[in-house]
Amino acid sequence: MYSMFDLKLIRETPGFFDSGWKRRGLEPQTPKIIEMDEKRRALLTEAQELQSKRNEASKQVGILMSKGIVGTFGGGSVTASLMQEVAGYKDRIATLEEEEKKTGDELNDFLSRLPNIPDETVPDGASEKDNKEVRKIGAPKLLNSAKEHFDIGEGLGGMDFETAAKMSGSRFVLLKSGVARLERALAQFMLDTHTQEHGYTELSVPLLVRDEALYGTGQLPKFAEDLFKTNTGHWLVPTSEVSLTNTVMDSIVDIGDLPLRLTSLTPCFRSEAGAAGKDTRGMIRQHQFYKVELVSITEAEKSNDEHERMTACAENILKKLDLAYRTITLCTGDMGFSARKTYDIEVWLPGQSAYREISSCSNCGDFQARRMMARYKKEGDKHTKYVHTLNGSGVAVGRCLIAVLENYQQPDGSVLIPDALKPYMGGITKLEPLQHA
RNA sequence: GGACAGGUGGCCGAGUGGUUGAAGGCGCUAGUCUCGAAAACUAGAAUAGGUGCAAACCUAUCGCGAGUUCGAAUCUCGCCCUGUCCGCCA
Repeated sequence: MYSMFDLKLIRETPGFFDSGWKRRGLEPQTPKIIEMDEKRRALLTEAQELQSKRNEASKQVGILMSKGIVGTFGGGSVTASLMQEVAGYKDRIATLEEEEKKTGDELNDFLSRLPNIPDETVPDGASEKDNKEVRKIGAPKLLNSAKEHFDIGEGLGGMDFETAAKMSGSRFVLLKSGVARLERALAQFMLDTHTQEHGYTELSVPLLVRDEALYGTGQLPKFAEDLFKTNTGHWLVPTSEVSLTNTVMDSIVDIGDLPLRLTSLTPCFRSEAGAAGKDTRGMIRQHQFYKVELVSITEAEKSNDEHERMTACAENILKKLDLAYRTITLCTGDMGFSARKTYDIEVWLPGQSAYREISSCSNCGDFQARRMMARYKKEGDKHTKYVHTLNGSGVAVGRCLIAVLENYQQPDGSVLIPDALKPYMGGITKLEPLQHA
């Protein structure tokens, strides 16, 4: 409890935390934290002193009674007076404990809404404009009269927004025949690559999770409005990062099992509250989309290396598909709540003449591990340590489908199948447009 | 959904109102032995928090939360979870 940030460390080096939060645009938080923490500890100490007295007296009662010296109330015996002494502490202890708990809950709630401290290598900045490009791979395709994915998809008779809207409203799509198959092929290709070449273990995971899980990965308590909730109190996962990372919830992982590298293909559900009017056309921003997720659980000292490795695994998917992309480091103002450092991979979309996000790889450090009590113990070490958690898209299937359609579109409206996907397409090498009369 | 049975330390498992943080085993750490290892033996070791320079001491924790009691792992109530059987079902 009260562990989502190291309170001892906050007490000792409040400046470190405040400057970290300042880089995220927050006011100094430690004065309030320290005030609540001090109040709580004072109450705790007082309660513990009384408890100690109570326990001592109770123990004496036990000793006396075991010797057969049973006291009678009001009789003035030693036992009876001890019993009364203990009873006298009761109310006072209860009051103190109640206040201590209340203060602790307040502190806990306050802390649970504060974002992770950015890594020192993360560039400062207020918005995406301040993100820093790390590398640019492949030449962006410049096509004459390049079409956007929804025009291509509809031209192929494989993408139907209208029908999807009838049953589900906006931000849903219905894929058909060759395009549906292409989506499936992409997902299989990604999973196979990560499991067979990158050493990830494939998991098939729950998509409905409880509060605790989302609290652990950081979506709750602050971002409930971005999520869908069922009438049973479950939440639909916005990414299988939630399910994969929470596999180590409340556990002490055997160090020999680290690093854990997990992957899964799942639908992701997002309410997209606050994104009204953004990317309304096409399937860039949907309430439901498939994503292959990568999660790594590592020792504290190894998460930075793992972050680079994971990003390379995600990039490898795009390389194999021969898609141009660039990798950027998100600045402090653009990073997610739980992240210490994030690389975004943006794929080139000829139809939009722009790079668009297709993957986001984050090192969360011990931020999520503290929230979900995920630890490991090193041989010889006295204390357990929090694991480090990382997550990344490897990659977003829906957006990758868009990228393939736009990059492999032909002037006649057909779409070639990338070599890497051919083994998954059952002999189909090209998607042909509908013939209009 | 109905009926039972359970949830104890890193793991397994005993305990069923009183000096119990909790037997025993496995695993772990150190030592003895050994050329070395294994085995055996000896010792140590739960987690979190608080006070303290430290040694150390104190408090809490036996699924979670209330309650009974001078005192709860143990009794009562509620909740959550797991297992088994029945019903339903992809």
